Amino acid sequence: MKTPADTGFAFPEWAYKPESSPGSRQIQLWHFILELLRKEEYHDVIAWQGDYGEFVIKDPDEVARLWGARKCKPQMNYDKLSRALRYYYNKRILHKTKGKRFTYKFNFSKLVLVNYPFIDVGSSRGVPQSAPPVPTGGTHFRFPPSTPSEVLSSSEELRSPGIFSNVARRMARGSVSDCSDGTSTNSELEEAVGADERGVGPDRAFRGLLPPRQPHDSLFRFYAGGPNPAGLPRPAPRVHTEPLSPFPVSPLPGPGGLLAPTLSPALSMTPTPHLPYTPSPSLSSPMMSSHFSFNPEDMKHYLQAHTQSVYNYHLSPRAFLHYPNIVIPQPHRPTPEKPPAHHLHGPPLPLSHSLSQHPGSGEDGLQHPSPFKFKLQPPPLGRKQREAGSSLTASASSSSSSQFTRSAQVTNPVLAAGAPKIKVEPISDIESEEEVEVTDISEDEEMNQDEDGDIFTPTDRHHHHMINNSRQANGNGSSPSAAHSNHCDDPDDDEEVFKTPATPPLGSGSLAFPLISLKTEPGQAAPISPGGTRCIPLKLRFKRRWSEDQKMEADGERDEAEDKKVRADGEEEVEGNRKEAAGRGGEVENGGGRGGGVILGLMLPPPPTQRRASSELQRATAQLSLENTGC
DNA sequence: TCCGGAATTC
DNA sequence: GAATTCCGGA
Repeated sequence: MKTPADTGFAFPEWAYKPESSPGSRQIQLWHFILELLRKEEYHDVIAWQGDYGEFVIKDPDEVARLWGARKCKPQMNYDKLSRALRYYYNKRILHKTKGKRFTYKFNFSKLVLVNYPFIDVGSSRGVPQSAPPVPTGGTHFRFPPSTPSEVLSSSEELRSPGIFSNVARRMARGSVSDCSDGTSTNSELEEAVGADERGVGPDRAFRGLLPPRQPHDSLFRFYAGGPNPAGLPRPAPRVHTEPLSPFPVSPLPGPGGLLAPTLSPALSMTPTPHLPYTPSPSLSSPMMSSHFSFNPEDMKHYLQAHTQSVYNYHLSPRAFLHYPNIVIPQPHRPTPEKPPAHHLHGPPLPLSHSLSQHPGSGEDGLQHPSPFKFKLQPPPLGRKQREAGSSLTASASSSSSSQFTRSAQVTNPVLAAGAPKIKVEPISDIESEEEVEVTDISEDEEMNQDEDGDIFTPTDRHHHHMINNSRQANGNGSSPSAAHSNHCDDPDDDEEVFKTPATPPLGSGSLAFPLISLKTEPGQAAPISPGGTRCIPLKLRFKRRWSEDQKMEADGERDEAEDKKVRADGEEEVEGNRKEAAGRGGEVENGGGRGGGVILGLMLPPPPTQRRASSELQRATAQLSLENTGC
């Protein structure tokens, strides 16, 4: 079974395209549909219905007419419109609710509404009357960064609340204004939307656009574990994760409840190598905090710690390299695959991550033609491709693996030789299989099989699943095309899922592991730093990290104390989780269906330690929330 | 009704 | 790239 987080939120490319934002001249159909769904005046035409994310087109002709009007396609009809909708199947944006005519369902689990930063998913405010019943849990989505690239264009922004909030505001506004100034002719809808949104303000613009997920008003925030270099409380960037995940994400409902972003290890959250190297949580331990040196021992410990943390959290090693001081409240999702972890120093989000790639100076469009680093997993193989036969799959797999190997070689020949069973690949669709009325389960499974068969040894597979936790059986991430998206500076980077070796080698071998984890593409020696410097030498990264730690320590002894406390709690937990994970790693694979054991797992209350840590995080978050109230 | 291939348009 | 258009098939 896969949970959105586990499988990694595949942040579809389309979800980040500002030009596709509602109201924009290039509005996409799904945006349009969401707009309609949001407007009460259209509830007779289209409305939420049934399951979460499911909607029914009550008046196909009218919807088509509206769509045609919006696109200046007077000839538009439902047949054509539905064709467009069908294309979304492969993109995993939508799927058909079988048996219910004119009924479709959004794959919100993967729908990262970057273009709908204002959607307040969890809020009861602005909830469409027709909003379908929603599963418990979920997240309260509130005014997250508009786009990955804008939210945090660099690690600097991560530390600048003012900048961040301004950016967010600006983006929010822009998104909305686009709507009104859209060139779209005669858009009655647009008019309505524009007026509406202008009136309420950006942070409310799309609230209620989507069905509510849960009653509580928790915010997605990252708990900044320490003061920033400037001595300012590190702002908790508002990040959105999977606003509409059908999965209960947190057992801590209620205002003030800290909703941990449902980070997916497998997710695109893994920071790209473009950021400065930063140590994993464990590296912040006393041992490393102030006496780090480049001597072999320290290096070893450093890397070991990092590696360990990676394994503990099932996160991509890269995920911890860049935001050592950000403590990400973990969602309390006692899922078998992915034990909740606390005191994680992980990347805020794919967003920030992506941002980091656009350092103020490094506007190099070369590296990222698109400001958006996150891309949706490749669509499931089409019929054609499937028919193409195993040859295709095989080649794809081999391609993928070979690519990985080359990558490994680049970073660390030793590891490459050691054949770490780490596979870097595009994230798979983590769409909640639970929503699966999806039409392509079988094919997904097929793909998964192919992938595993070709790339992983049984042991690897085990871990693969355990770690990625269900890149869902539906792992379309293994599609051939996906396999090719691993580029050091490629936006697709974020799709990668890290597969870790069966056993975390803590010996000398582990030293290399983190390095390998740094995604590097053949031909590209190293990651790119925020400053646009490619592939900073590990040593340099350590050094930077070191300097940063020093600075931060000086700035915030107090915060650190708090942080440590949380960390301590988290560590206990991690240990427990590890055992737990070890015990269940195998059951992940077949848990794809709704109501699977995994789902049950999701419902389980968090362990006591989790709650402790959570309360800590909650306090911290609450404080941060207050500080950022003005944003 | 729904699906999805293919060609075409923007 | 994202539809739009057309169309045969289920």
